[in-house]
Amino acid sequence: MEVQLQIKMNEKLFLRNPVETELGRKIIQYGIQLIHEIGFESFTFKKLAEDIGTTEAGIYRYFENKHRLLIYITAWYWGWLQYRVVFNTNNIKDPAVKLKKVIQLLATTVVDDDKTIHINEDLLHQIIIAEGSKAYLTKHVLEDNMEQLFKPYKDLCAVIADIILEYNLKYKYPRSLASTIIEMAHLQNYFMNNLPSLTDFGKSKDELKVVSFLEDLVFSSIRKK
Amino acid sequence: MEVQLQIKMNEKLFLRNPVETELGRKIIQYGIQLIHEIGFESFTFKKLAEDIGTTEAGIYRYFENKHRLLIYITAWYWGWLQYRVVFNTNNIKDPAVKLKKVIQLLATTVVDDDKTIHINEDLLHQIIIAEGSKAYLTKHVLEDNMEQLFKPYKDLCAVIADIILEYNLKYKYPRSLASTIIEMAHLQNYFMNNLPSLTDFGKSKDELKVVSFLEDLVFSSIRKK
DNA sequence: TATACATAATAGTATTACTATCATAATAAA
DNA sequence: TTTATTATGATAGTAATACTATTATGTATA
Repeated sequence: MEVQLQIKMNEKLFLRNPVETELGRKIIQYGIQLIHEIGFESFTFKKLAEDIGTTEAGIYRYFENKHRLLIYITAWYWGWLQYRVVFNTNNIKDPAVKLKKVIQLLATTVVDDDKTIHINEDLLHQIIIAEGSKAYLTKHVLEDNMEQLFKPYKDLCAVIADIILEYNLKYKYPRSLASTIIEMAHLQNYFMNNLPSLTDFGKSKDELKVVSFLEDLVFSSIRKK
Repeated sequence: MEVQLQIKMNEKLFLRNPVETELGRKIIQYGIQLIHEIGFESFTFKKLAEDIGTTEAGIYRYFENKHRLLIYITAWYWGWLQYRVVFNTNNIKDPAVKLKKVIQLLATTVVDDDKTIHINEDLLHQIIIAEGSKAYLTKHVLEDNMEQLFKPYKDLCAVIADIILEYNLKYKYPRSLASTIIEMAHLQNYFMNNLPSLTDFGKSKDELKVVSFLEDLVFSSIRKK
């Protein structure tokens, strides 16, 4: 049996739903590749159009601008991660085991998921690490947030916060700790590879050390005192 | 007695030293204002030139591009913060007290420092919160880092890591914890004000709660077990 | 067969991110 | 005092970016 994974996206993220057409799927697929390759600042719809073999105007029919495309792919990533968190912690009773699973899912390299054809999850993971925060670090966060564009991120954060509370109902900062885990899983990885003296893993460049750091951080904080 | 604070900047950050001329100082002063006002993406040298009453080409004589200006002002901020950390923890023996001071300096609103005339530290602090990470989240981090452009950030991180080790010599992740404190001091503040459900302080919007969260996080992690 | 629809092809605009040149005023060295 | 040097101003120009608009064409659907 073949299972196909579809993540329902907020309709405000696009002008025309990219998963419904060939060109739309190509925009996502090649968009991820190109952003990964040249970085979000250098990325333009014109270059993407050339890669795909279509025109700039063609891409504008799907996305208002490149920032919306970035929010789209980050939102997709958070939705997918939440699916993986829920799937992989299903039937686990011990919240400590769940939390370790969450940290591992967040901080280690992604293997390409066959359930999604046009999305390369490994590249996407690397984009989230290097460009993810640019989705919300803008002057129009508040408006974007009112349109619920960041809901997948917030939902994931809430899922993790719930596991934290399951572990220790009295812990006072479940959401902040959850967002800290998410952000640091990515940022420590980025620092390790690019600004190694900001971490303790610069030499080995081993992402399992990021996992150890985060586990230590989290479990020290939430253990019952 | 009047004390004037000068922070020595890496010469590679600029083409012509902005502190040495009237126009240069205006570029910094009005640059901070304008980036704060319209955000780094919308910020252009042309708009800045109009604000100052000079020309675009005039500003290009000081900075290669707007990204270099961003690195310049963030580097200045980290240098200034390190000065404040060293100054404020001087003569304190207890590393726990020192660490609390560091967290407070990082996470609470800055009062404009009279020792620097052309820099509004409060605006700068807000720029660091919203735009700071864009200084290093680029495709050319490695080159920029080789030119030592991020040295002030790394130095500050090292200073904090040393205090952590002073508290507990056996703690395994002093640098990663230091960079986590720095980043989270800013990011939790940003989330609190813009994406409140990612934090536990959305309702009160009280930065002292960010301080409490960070203190709890740090001291749980580094206490001797 | 009509028509709705996705895409392609083309053109055009304001703005961005620069570079280059020349003139002029102020300042410092000879 | 003359001569350089330096800082700035004024102006022009270019390639690329970030779009919008229009028209034509092929293809699936009613």
